[in-house]
Amino acid sequence: MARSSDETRFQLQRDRMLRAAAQCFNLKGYSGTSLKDVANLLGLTDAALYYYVRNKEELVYQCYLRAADVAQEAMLRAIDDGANGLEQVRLYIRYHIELIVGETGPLAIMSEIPSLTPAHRDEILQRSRAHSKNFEALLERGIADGSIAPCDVRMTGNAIMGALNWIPKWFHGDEKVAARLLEQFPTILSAGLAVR
Amino acid sequence: MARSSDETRFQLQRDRMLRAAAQCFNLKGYSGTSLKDVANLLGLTDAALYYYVRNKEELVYQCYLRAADVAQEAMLRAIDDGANGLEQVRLYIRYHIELIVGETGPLAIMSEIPSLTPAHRDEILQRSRAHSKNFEALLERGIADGSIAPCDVRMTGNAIMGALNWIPKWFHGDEKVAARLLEQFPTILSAGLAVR
DNA sequence: CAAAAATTTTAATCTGGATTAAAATACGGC
DNA sequence: GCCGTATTTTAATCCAGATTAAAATTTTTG
Repeated sequence: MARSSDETRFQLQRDRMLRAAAQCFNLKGYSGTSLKDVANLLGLTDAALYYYVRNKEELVYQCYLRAADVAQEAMLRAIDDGANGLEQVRLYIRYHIELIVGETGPLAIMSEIPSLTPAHRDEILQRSRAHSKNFEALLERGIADGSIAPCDVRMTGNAIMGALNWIPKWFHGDEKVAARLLEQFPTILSAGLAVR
Repeated sequence: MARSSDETRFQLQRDRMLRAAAQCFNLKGYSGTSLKDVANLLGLTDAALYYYVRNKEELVYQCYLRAADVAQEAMLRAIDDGANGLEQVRLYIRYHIELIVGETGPLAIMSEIPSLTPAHRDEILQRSRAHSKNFEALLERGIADGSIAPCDVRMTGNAIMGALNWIPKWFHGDEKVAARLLEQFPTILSAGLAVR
């Protein structure tokens, strides 16, 4: 067993699988996509996927986990790079979209959490809520530092995150659209936040 | 056969069914919800649903059709009631949310169009696109009449509609939240549009 | 190159859930 | 209360797709 190089190979394939799965799930939903759909996208047989994952439920779970990791990374970078709340919000939106439309994508949108195992569901829900809280914290920071006008951070967060979460529903890899998305969305979604 | 009264009864039950189905679909997705899930919510047996619909696919189709009708109604009322583009946009958002959280709701979010029959898919896609175009037209009207600052109407439309479409994912009938949603969202989503 | 480990396929099984037909019940009109 | 229609249930059938075990193939290592 070749230590690090084998692990890399395994992990690479596994990652390809998760991206393929995310693409299918975003298109036809969890139960709507068969393992065969995912396998075909990889040029494999459905049974082969079981080498990488215990069962279908775990496949979604891993997809959601991956999406959560990536979103969190965007959040951390935004907090690092932004000078004030408003900038951090805008950067988070940008980084998040970059990850969706870029190499890491497609990311699974967490739209069928109820289908998960109780344990997995709890974990994903917790991370999801934590992420929302973090985003709301950015808004509050902005209000505190004067870069964002006072607002209902909960609802504002829901609105912005909703617009972001919906992207995979209509974006399907077109480069032109990706560029436009990246250029427009951060501005559009943060335009209403700034103090007048 | 009692003419109009029986038809009413039938249609009432049918409508209850569509709302129950929409609720299930929004929660667990199309393939993720069994007909039994929907039937249980109505206190019926799964087989009973076949009295109202030919098969499961038609159930989704009807749900989507209903959602399209309702959204269109919101659009028409907004166009009637708004004095300029910006007002019409704001009113559309408000009316749309009123319908989602009110008596007519829950409405199915059209997130699994690929699962439909080709014929049904085409019809729903066409209506969906038409609706998007109508919304973009509101934005253009606003830009023309000076109430909305120039912007990429396509992307702006995607952002706003995304935020709206995502609502059923996190709103689950809480009255308090409904009120807050109704009060905040129209403002939040149109805050960035007005000319400075 | 040969052996061992890693990866994938083949070929079954198993199951949930869609679908259907026939039977049972509810319900309005008379 | 009785009849005919509307609605629902019961009791099968049927199938796609998940899952598994064993065999085949590919890759890695020495």
